[in-house]
Amino acid sequence: MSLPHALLTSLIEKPSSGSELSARFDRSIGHFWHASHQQIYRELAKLEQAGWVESFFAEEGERKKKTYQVLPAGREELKRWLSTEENLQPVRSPLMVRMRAAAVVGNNGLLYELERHLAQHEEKLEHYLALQKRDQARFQGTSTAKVQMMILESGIKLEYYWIKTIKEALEVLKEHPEEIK
Amino acid sequence: MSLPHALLTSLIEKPSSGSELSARFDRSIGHFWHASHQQIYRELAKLEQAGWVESFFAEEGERKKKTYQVLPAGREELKRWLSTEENLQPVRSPLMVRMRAAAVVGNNGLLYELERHLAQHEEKLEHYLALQKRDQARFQGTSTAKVQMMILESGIKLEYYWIKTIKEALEVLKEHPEEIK
DNA sequence: TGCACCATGTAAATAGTTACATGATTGC
DNA sequence: GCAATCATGTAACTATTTACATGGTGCA
Repeated sequence: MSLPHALLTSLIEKPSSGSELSARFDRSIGHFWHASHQQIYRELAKLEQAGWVESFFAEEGERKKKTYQVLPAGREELKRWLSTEENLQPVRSPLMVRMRAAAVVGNNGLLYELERHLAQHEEKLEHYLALQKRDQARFQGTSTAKVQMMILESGIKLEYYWIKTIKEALEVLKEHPEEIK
Repeated sequence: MSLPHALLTSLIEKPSSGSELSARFDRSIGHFWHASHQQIYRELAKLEQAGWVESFFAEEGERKKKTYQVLPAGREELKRWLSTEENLQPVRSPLMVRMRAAAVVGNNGLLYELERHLAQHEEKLEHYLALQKRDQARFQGTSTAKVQMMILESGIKLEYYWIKTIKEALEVLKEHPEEIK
């Protein structure tokens, strides 16, 4: 499970409250490990319990926000975790499962669903490309920045993969019967 | 959730017992939706309860096997499901999370873990390529076979993606400090 | 003053993993 | 006749999703 360590990473980058983390997750590390705000609040409480982070209420002026920051023990835990083994994440691709089903019973409206996913991946790609452009402009030349940009590029290539795959699937499935038997 | 429909698909392809399904899953549809044997047995019981499959005990000679086959209602359910909407599967990539962590605290042994994953993806690729070769030899020319081969090819390309991504990550991370701060 | 939205949660349901159990069969 | 393995599960735990709750703040 990567959530606690994804949160530690994000909090090292910048101490934050639950809601800030939740928002920030959606546009950074959450591209590789999604989490809902409910999960984040629960997990933050656990991290604090474990002594890996501490929290304080941010001063007046803004709404009251419970801000978390990583303690040395949390940083050590993150380092420890980096060298642990974890096998490949089992693949979970509902679209592929649907295509396999379509192979034996016919399309039955799957083309529309594929188009919808294609649009979602295209949107995601646009979003990533915009991030990349922004980051290149700000680029500091540090090793950390280089690694971060490499990760973003991997995300971009994954979207290209999906877009190409879905387009090819559409071509093949358009020739496939709407209904079998 | 795709598991019940993945099972229906697999059972339409060939009526099977739980253990056969479990074994077959590992070398076909399970490439896109993994399930343990425990999950499969539980889900088969639910499918039967729903009236989508029926079971009978296979005749003497072999070990006694509870064989399941899909009923017309199950086939209809599969068709119905194909036209339902389901949004993108949230991404879950522990390796990317680890790389992001490495960006801020240093490699700390991550290189070894990357090499290990690289080897696993290479093995998977070999396996898929062997399947592809076998299927091409048997190719029947049916529309169903075409769709199935297209799906396998998508799986192959995804492995190429990971192999390339991990190799690039290794290059960048080798230049990155082992430990930060 | 009341309505929308923000920040922080709790609760219940579902899905998936890990550990264990039981009887039957096959091979030595 | 005993060990290893197969086939079918059960149970407990963990992770994730979905639905709901509560108090505060800003603003029309």
